[in-house]
Amino acid sequence: MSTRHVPFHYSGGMTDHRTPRAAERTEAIMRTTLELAQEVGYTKLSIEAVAARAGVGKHTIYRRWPSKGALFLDSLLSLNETDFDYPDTGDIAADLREQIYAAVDLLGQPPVGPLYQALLGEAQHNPAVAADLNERFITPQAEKTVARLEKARDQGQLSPDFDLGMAMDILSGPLYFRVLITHQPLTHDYVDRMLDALFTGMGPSPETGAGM
Amino acid sequence: MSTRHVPFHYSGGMTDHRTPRAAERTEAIMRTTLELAQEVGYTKLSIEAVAARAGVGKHTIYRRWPSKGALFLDSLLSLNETDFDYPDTGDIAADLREQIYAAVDLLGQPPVGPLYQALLGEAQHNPAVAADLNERFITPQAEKTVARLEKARDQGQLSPDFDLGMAMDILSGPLYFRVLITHQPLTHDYVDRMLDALFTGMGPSPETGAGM
DNA sequence: TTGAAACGGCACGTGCCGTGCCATTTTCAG
DNA sequence: CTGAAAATGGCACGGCACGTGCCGTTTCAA
Repeated sequence: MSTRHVPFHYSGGMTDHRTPRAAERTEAIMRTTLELAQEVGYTKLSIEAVAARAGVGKHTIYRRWPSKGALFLDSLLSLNETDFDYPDTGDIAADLREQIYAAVDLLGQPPVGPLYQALLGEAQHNPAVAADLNERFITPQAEKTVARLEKARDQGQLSPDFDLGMAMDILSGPLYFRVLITHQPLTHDYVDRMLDALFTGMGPSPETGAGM
Repeated sequence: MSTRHVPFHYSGGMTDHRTPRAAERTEAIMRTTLELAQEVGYTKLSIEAVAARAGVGKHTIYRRWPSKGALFLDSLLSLNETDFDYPDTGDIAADLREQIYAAVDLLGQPPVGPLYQALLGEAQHNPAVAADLNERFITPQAEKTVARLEKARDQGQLSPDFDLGMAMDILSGPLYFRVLITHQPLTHDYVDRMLDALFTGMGPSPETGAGM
């Protein structure tokens, strides 16, 4: 939308400022943002305080990011240089489990967990943040998931009737529900139970039910 | 926690103030809150503006609610006098579908949808709101869902292996994921696809797979 | 080397917060 | 019915963070 704040958001790449001094500033600001967010919480985080602690003028922040939410999004994503990459041992259930373990271990507990939760909260009030988060994190992750599942389906490890377009929603939904709604911890045991339930399915069991 | 703000929150019941005049005030404040939230959005909603439009002093609001979030929660829940009640036609798949249609039609689109979304965003920053929302809305709904599913399982309409403790997360998760993360509309078609996927399950289909 | 851009520091007006005070109205116990 | 107690509307206050100017300095690119 705006051309004024191109340097970071919408750019995909991190830390690509022209001059090393500018990049230094940018990184210092983001580092301070995460620091302060952990100390006082996202709600009480103020750009004024970030500027003060980072030793920069407020303009220097406002020149780079259009809002506190955008700054926070960039700061948080800058931690995630290495995306989650799917293992492929040939066993889809095991690979999914490992993959989700990794995601849950990073995003579901301190120090990143609470920050990620706050970011998702902010995304509910700020459509630009929501769109950016989707573009830079959620969608790429979804695509990797679907790709891995397609391969498994072709190998007969998944029901050919299973709607892959729903896969990301169904695999991620329960995790996000637990974090954002019921606010309970994301344990490996929970992941196991979720995957068991999803593989079992809700339909009456084949040997018992009405299936012909 | 606090005893100062008993009248509403934590009380379950709505509008039970001692005197009719106080109840009038309370309802006027909540009505105005929803009005303003629809007009300017939850973020820009201010207690100052609510007080002004409702024609009450700010004290009158602060005496009743400890925060903007708590006020908003009460205001929104006051619309939901009639809980969702599960139909029971004997067909669990059909009943679930109807139930979820109703929920989605109310909570997934204007006028309530955006307000509910904002409330969930606020809940990420305000633990008291999150707890209250769970206690007064999410948990009761989950209990109804599980009760209906237990009956269906006993009638052989659900796989006896299906983990009912996961039912709410698995049925609701994808819907919340779609609203809070990918921010796409909740259509009946989406509900249908979700239920199909959940009943199908991810495991290899019985007739094809490795099951004996 | 020189002009432009970015910068830190400071100040300003604005909006809303949460609270105190006051005069009035309403409620309720005696 | 009456008087004390509580709730209320109105107003004002200090506090904080916002977002934006301006100014003198530093950094960068041509």
